[in-house]
Amino acid sequence: MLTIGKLGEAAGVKVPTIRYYEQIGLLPEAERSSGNQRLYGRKAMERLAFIRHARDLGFTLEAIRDLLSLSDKPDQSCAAADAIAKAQLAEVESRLARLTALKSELERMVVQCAGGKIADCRVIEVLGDHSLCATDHRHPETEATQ
Amino acid sequence: MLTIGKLGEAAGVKVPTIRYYEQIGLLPEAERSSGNQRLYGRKAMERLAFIRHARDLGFTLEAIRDLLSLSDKPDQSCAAADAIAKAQLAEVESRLARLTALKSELERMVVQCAGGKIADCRVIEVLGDHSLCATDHRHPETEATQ
DNA sequence: CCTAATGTCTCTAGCAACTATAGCTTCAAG
DNA sequence: CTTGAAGCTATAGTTGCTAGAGACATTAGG
Ligand SMILES: [Zn+2]
Ligand SMILES: [Zn+2]
Ligand SMILES: [Zn+2]
Ligand SMILES: [Zn+2]
Repeated sequence: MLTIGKLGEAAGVKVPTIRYYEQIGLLPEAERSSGNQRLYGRKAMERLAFIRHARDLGFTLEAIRDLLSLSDKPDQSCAAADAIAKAQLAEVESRLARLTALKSELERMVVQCAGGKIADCRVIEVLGDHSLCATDHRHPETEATQ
Repeated sequence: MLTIGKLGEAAGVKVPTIRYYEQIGLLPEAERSSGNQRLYGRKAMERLAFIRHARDLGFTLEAIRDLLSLSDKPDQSCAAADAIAKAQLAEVESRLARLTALKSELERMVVQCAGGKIADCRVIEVLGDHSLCATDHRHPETEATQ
């Protein structure tokens, strides 16, 4: 059995984060030692590694909650899990598209500035006027999933 | 003079957001009508448009605060403004790199799943085991969400 | 065995950048 | 003149943690 510190070290998750996951019900309540300290076995370790990896892939805790509960039902169809992954892929693709536009606008700004005074700074000028931009990079709002 | 609603409409910013910007000192306290309602002129409009555009380009409110105070000093060198823009570009590039890795991992997961039961689902399997990933997509130390 | 240094416990508050709600007042149209 | 939209303040909630305070537990060294 691992203490919370060892578990965190093993899984690459900080101790307060583990307690937070327990608090929001993403991890089950841990066993306790005689001195009231949390103790974890292999199952908890695997569950935490799953969460960590999914977080690293950008899934929200809400999506991870669903994925975890699906993974507890091995005989069910995986369609729901695949749908969550596909939604996450779509989300990543849309952020990628937006960030690509942002990058090109920022590059333009930076390159075009001749480095004189604020009054002539292209950075300040472009920030004040989107019509100087080459792309439509505006923030898409009202999105379905995240 | 515009009411807060008209200003928000004109600048593409929600009303509570404008009040929030005032509260945190990003916008100056607005003039008030006899009935205590906020009134805005062209200057406030331009300032809000600047903020909105910079937010759309991913700058933090803290960076925008600095950019605004620089833009109020037209005779100063623009080096500081350019540095902020370059830092933002670097930030965007690093996010882009990470998202690109994420995208390819998610694509792999989704493509490899044959669509059977959870027990055989590649999505669930990969989420539980990073060593099945082709890239190192792990979370770098600090990331601002966006 | 005692002590000091960690580690862990609970609880609360804070971060970014808003968004939502409640319970008012004011304004503009009909 | 009435009604409904828009405005006001103040507070709390969102996401995914992170940082502190103050108390208890465990462990390594002398
Ligand atoms: Zn410049
Ligand atoms: Zn623009
Ligand atoms: Zn599957
Ligand atoms: Zn991985």
